[in-house]
Amino acid sequence: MARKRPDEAGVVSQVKNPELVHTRRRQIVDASVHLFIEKGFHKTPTRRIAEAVGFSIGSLYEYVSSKDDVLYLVCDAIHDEIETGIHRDIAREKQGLAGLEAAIGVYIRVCDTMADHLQLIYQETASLSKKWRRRVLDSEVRITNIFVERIEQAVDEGTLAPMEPSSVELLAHTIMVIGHMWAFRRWFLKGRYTLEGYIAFQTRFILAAAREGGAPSAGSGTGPDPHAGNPSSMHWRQP
Amino acid sequence: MARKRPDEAGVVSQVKNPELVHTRRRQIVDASVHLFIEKGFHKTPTRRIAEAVGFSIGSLYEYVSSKDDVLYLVCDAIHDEIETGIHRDIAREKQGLAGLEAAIGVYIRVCDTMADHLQLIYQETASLSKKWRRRVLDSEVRITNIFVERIEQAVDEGTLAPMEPSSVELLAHTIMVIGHMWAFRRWFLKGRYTLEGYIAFQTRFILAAAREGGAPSAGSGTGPDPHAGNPSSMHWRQP
DNA sequence: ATTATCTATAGATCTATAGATAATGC
DNA sequence: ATTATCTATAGATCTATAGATAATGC
Repeated sequence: MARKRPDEAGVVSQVKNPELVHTRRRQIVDASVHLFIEKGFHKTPTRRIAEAVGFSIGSLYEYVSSKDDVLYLVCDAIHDEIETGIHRDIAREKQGLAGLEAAIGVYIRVCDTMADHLQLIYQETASLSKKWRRRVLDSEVRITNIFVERIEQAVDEGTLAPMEPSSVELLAHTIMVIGHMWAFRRWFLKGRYTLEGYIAFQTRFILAAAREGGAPSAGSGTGPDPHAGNPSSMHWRQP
Repeated sequence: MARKRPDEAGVVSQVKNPELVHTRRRQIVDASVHLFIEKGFHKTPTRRIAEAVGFSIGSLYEYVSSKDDVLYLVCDAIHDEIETGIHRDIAREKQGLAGLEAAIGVYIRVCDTMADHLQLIYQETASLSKKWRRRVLDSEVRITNIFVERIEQAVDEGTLAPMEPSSVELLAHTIMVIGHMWAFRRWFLKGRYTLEGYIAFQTRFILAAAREGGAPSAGSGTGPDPHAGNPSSMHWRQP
């Protein structure tokens, strides 16, 4: 089920040798990741990418057919690295609620290691073409499902009260975002909290919520939005 | 304390009449917000901004001194709108824990209304020059402090157990992010959850956590990071 | 012969400004 | 005279490709 390497399927190359294509693309990704983190995708010329890799602009376009392809390869490699990182450290952990707790800690530590990369994904996913964006978001869901499974396991085991499937999913997504938060809100958190302090706080936070999670279904709202005091008076309207 | 209008201080104009400057800048912001949401900052030419406003590129540069200024004005106006929206709807709400609960609901509804704008801020804050980015993040903290105050109020009133100041701050930031999540994770949430369902779930989530929030200080970690199973083996290192 | 790589450049941008013009008020 | 606005463009990009060259294997 878990992929062995980043998913290059669909990225077109002029070069025949698949091993070479894979090697070169990894070089392209390694160079680009740093350039994109430092300058951003749009402010990184394709020439600089080629230069950083150590070959010509012409060669770059033998391995991808557009700059957009490069961004996709980068995002996909990041997700692959995150997924691999979680699975590696999570493998022999405990079951049930303790397993969920351990998984959250492992995950947030991976987010810490990959903080720059996560921030890049938050910034540049919107720059991807529709096709690639879909794939990147699919990876995101795949990673989220690690937590869906852990939560279900804890419920099955009886260490967590039964929950609506929709609540399980929403809880899993919230865990994902709390991990990302450590990355994209570093500008505030860094210096004020340690990684371990953050993990301790948020783990308690999430588990307290999970324990209480049984009652209201997240899927059904409480009727149509009243939107009583709609605050959009100034310049903007909703589509 | 609350500002009456977006904070243009520091944005240089060649035009003398301050009222005119303010009017034109509002026009620039209104036009740019839509263009940036649709195409992104980097893919929106300054010419298109001028065109959308209805005057020439030359005139645009009488009211700002760079494209970066335009992005700052846009981000600042969005934050101002969010802050105003919260304050407007929150004013006469209840006190203490019920007040916090109500505030969360109001806030997430504002995030729903401003979803496109929040997503824009997440994407483009990194494109800002250091000076403007600092200001935008200051606005973010100012909004977060609305929740800091609400939490402190609930503690003072005794409806919430005492908490470390650092935990109060971290809880407030987490509330902020959970609101933003409704915007930047729409690609998953929309269609699966209603706004009211989301608010109900996350409010319970947050209050459950807050009630349990007393014990561990978020400020002090449990010693230096062991970083036992560091998952960064592949291509990337930490700075 | 085939595959990979490089050089040179087409073609299309884009930001920002200089200098000219129109409008306003003394 | 002063202020606001416009036209025209300098100057500097940037992506992607065509066609030439070098390297490899039959």
